[in-house]
Amino acid sequence: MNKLILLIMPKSADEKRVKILESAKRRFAHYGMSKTTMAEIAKDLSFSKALLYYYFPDKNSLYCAVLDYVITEQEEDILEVLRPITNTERAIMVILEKRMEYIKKYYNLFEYTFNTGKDVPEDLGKVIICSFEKQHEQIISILKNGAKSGELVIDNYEETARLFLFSLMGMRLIVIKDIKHSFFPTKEEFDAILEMQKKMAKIFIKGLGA
Amino acid sequence: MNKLILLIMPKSADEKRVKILESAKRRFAHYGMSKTTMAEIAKDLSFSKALLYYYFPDKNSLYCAVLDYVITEQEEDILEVLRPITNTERAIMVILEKRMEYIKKYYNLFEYTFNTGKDVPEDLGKVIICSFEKQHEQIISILKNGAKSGELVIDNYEETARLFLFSLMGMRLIVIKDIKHSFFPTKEEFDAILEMQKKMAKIFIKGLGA
DNA sequence: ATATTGAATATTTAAAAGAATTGGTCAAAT
DNA sequence: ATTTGACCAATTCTTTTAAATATTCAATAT
Repeated sequence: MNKLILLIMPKSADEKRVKILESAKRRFAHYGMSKTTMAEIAKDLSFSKALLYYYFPDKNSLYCAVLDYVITEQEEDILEVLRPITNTERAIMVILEKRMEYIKKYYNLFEYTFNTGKDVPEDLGKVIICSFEKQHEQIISILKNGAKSGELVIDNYEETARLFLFSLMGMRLIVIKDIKHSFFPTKEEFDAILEMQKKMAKIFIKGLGA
Repeated sequence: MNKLILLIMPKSADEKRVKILESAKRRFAHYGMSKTTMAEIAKDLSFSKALLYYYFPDKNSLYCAVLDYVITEQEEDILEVLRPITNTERAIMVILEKRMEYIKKYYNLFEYTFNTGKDVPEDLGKVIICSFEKQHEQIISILKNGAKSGELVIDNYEETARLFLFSLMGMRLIVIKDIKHSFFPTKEEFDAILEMQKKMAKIFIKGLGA
């Protein structure tokens, strides 16, 4: 009997952990990091505040966990959509679309990551960098495929992918910066960014062409 | 005698205006907009504060005038260096170098322009947009030359130039954002940005190639 | 031992009040 | 028309206080 409990408890515990994660995700995505309190998250689940601290050492860790959770979801989603695609340009387009989809969906969640004026907490920085690395690897992989199939000619994959990512990210930054007046960019504004990114990507890819 | 004075005075007045402009430029370039006071500028010249307001309606106008002054200087400088250059890529490289040179030199002057979280005052916005337009026109002109000489193939000059500018500016933003901890980016950091911009520009140009 | 809580404490943020600095005006003088 | 010193108004900077929120912990239940 005791053994049975021992085997089951961890799973139940994990379930609670996930519940917290999901609940926090909803609140963070809707209200952002700073406008979400631990008390609210606890209340949503009828847990005590203290229980949150049993599963996560502090608010920032919880936020990081949520961020990581969403990023992973996104990565898997992209991987899935990417599977049947062979053409390089098409692959890039699909990635851009998916990413924009997630940014739209979780804007307030990511927003804290973007704006953080002060120096980012150690572990948040790690999550961000890790995410960037994954994107980087993905672009590298696509570039290599493109080279293998003879579509592209590239001397330095690592650097080229980084340049590509930077100019796309920068483009997003610069447009977002322009529309800072409203809290939340409109659909049209998101679409405008996406369109620019796509066009820019096309020229870039052609520039790498054989 | 009176007539003589009447003819000379305006020039002297203008000279004072320029003196104020130069003095303000030095202060703004060194300490930035917010850390420069009208009193200081006046003191530098042994003028009274009120005199500044005789020549410029308010501080913001003075700042705009200085900004415009420097931007014009830069434009002329670039035009000068550009004259003997015919090759498209070379032209772009020279522009990038010159611009970075000015950003380095007048970093604190421009900084206010970049960071302005709140909505920019009407006339400052005008100066910024005007500057962007000029850069835009310049890139368009270079692209057209490139097309004429057969180096490039472009369907939409206006849009292509805008994409190009955005991705360069964004690249600068994104790197500057990363090094926000220190007040002033180091020479190495400036150089890093410039290098990225150059490489990015090269790929972009090749992507427009015939 | 693990999971959970209510209540207590420690930090952060927000608001208010007051002082100091700085931007901007004006009547008078040159 | 140009220039100034003295004055006022607006803004920023400090200090204080109060409120909100994060975080801890001893005690309890499982």
